[in-house]
Amino acid sequence: MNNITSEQILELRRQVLNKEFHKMNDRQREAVFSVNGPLLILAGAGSGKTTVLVNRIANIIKYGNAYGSRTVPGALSDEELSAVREYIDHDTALPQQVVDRLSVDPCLPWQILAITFTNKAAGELKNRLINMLGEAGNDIWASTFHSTCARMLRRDGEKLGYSSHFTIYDTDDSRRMMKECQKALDIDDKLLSCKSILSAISHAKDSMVLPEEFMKQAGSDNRLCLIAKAYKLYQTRLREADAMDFDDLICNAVLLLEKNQDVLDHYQNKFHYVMVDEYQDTNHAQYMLVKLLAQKSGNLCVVGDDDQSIYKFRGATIENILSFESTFPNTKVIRLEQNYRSTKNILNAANAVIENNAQRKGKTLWTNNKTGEQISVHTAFSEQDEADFIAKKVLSGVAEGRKYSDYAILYRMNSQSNILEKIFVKSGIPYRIIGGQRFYERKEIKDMIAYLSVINNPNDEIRLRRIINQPKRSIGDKTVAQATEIAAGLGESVFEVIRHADQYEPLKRTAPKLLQFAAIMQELIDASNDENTSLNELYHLILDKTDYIASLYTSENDDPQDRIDNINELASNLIKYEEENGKETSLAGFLEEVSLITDIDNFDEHSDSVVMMTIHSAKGLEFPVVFLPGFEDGIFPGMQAIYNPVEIEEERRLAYVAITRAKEELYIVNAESRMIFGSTSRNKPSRFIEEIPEELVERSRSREWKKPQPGTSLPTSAFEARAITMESARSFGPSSLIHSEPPVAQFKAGDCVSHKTFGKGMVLSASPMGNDTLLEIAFDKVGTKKLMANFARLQRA
DNA sequence: TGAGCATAGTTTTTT
DNA sequence: ACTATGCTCA
Repeated sequence: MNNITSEQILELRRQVLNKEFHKMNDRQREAVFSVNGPLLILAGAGSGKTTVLVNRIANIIKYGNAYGSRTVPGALSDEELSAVREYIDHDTALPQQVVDRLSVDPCLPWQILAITFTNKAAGELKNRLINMLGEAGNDIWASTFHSTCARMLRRDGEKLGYSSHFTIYDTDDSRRMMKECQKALDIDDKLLSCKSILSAISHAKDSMVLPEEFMKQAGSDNRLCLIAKAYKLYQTRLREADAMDFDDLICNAVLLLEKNQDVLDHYQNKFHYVMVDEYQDTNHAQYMLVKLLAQKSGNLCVVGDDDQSIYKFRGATIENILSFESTFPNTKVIRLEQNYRSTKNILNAANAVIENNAQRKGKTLWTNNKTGEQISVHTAFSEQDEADFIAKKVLSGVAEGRKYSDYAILYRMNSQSNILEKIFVKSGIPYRIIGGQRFYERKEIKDMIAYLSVINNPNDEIRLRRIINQPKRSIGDKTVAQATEIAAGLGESVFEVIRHADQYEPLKRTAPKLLQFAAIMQELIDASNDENTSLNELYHLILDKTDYIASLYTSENDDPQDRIDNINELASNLIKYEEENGKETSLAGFLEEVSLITDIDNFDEHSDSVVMMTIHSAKGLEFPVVFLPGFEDGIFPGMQAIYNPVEIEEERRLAYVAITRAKEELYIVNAESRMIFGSTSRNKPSRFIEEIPEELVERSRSREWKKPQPGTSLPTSAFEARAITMESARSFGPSSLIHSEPPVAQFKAGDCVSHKTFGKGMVLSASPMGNDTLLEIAFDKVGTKKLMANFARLQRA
């Protein structure tokens, strides 16, 4: 034995920990070592918050709260001591046994809960944890709010009256359900739309207001009373259908914990540490959930950036993060202000813009990165010209060695993608659009999911209705309404009624059709219960029995091939799911995964194409070059925000998010006039542009207004491939990647050419543009023209 | 029951 | 401009 003091051992331990996490900056390391008690990490854009989260979890699992602890580890043997010194001085591996020695109150992987908002973020977290901790990383609960809650509710939902295989309704299902309720309550959709009712309900659920409470709060307000009634009926119907909507997942999970001490105990004892990412986006219900789970251990760490709160319209309350310190006494606050992503210019611009907001914690990002280019503010004369400008910048950038995937175009609203898409197709620039029409929102996909859902849960009335006449089976609304009524009268499920349709007088006429449908469904249900039928086989059985694909040919006048492709795509998703989950597969499991999935999850960053998406979807992503089109008052900030200071702040945060996505170059573009909602309007440049200090900006504008001329603009005629290309870019998965062939440079500067109408001339410059080459040619007779090589039919001269 | 026409409303949407 | 929705009529 050696004779080092316990003080020295504590010091050694600190050195080991500093060494282990040496890659991080001081602030980050402080966050990693602040293990116990409430912790608020204010993490600016690009400040490495995921890294901090991952390392903090790793630290907790390996060393517990060793860094700050005064607990003296037992004496170290000489051997262990030298291992420690070797590690500190020479970076040799530290044996597990020594790690264990140095740790204080470490915890097991499954005692840690890390909650994110997106599947993508959860997946990334999980991946990085597994990279760092090996298989142990797998046991950490790292998942989204919704799937965490779903998991809890599958386990104990019975206590609230749900079965373990309840269905999760998406917005479309909810809407159908609400329409039903409106009908039953005789609420005219024109006076009170299902949309507004649902949004009121959603807000109620976000703030944990149950139907009874809502009714009370409504008082004598007529409108609110109607909504309260609809809310109540809607919940009853959901319960009957054994279904929950997205908000219910959170809300019910909270109720479950509040009402069942044993369940609460279970989770409070299980989770020693709770961490929440993107805390600025949480709503009240989510706050409740987190609070309940972390109450006992007190070890709650939230990470967020109040400046990036852009989901108020969905119920996120920025107050959660602003008041965290007062809600959780003795909170430690750590600011991560060093940015590793952007150039100084970009960061300074972002800082300058966000400074105009009053409601914020206050934080100034800085960076050691280089100053970089000035920010380009370009004024185009139309939205056409704006798209042209962007396409040209991309092409010239690619000609100089950038990849297409270095570029992102972020806009305020999805409709802005249309012109960009057209121009990009014309110029042969490969691109992908994220968002807009989503894969799982396509009609045919929703139909197939509905079939699977009904097989999984025949009580799922909304989805049963969706497919009962899809493909057409001559079962109309009237019949369905009858059956529903009978079912309600008998207290049975609609499916039961349909199955015995011949026994009910009102259904006599359509009974054969109903029975036939029920028989098909029964057959499919039997097949799904059969161990030997794989999900993929079941899926094909559905297509087979329902003749769904054939029905596409007859019922649709547009090309059904797209839809068939989508159906096949879903089949491959099923197969993928089966492969990934081995023997753990179940129909319910697949449906759960599907119901919680979104498009952004499928954003494949390895494909070489320009990516376009809304600023909202871009949160959390980064790109070397970012274009921000439509920076105009009325678009960004939007019309409705202009006279509302609170809304303006939200829009400004959105602008902040947009600017901070850029790593190296940032182009802000506005157009003097643009077509919007069918009419042309002239918008002032966005006020956010004026908020960027002039010295950071380099302004440019397109030449004076002229009708775009062939030769100066990109070719206007459509290529054959256009429709196909546009469609496949919109679709889904890696199969939709477009690779354009490298441009063939037929002509180079200095070549002498002759043109049919312009006569002889000399090529001044040749710049590749997608599939084509833009040539600048000095003609002897007509002066200098710009022409596309493929277009101009030039002859060598 | 389904086709065809008129009408309204179009911000964002991690789940 | 565009499209999703609802309503009417055959």
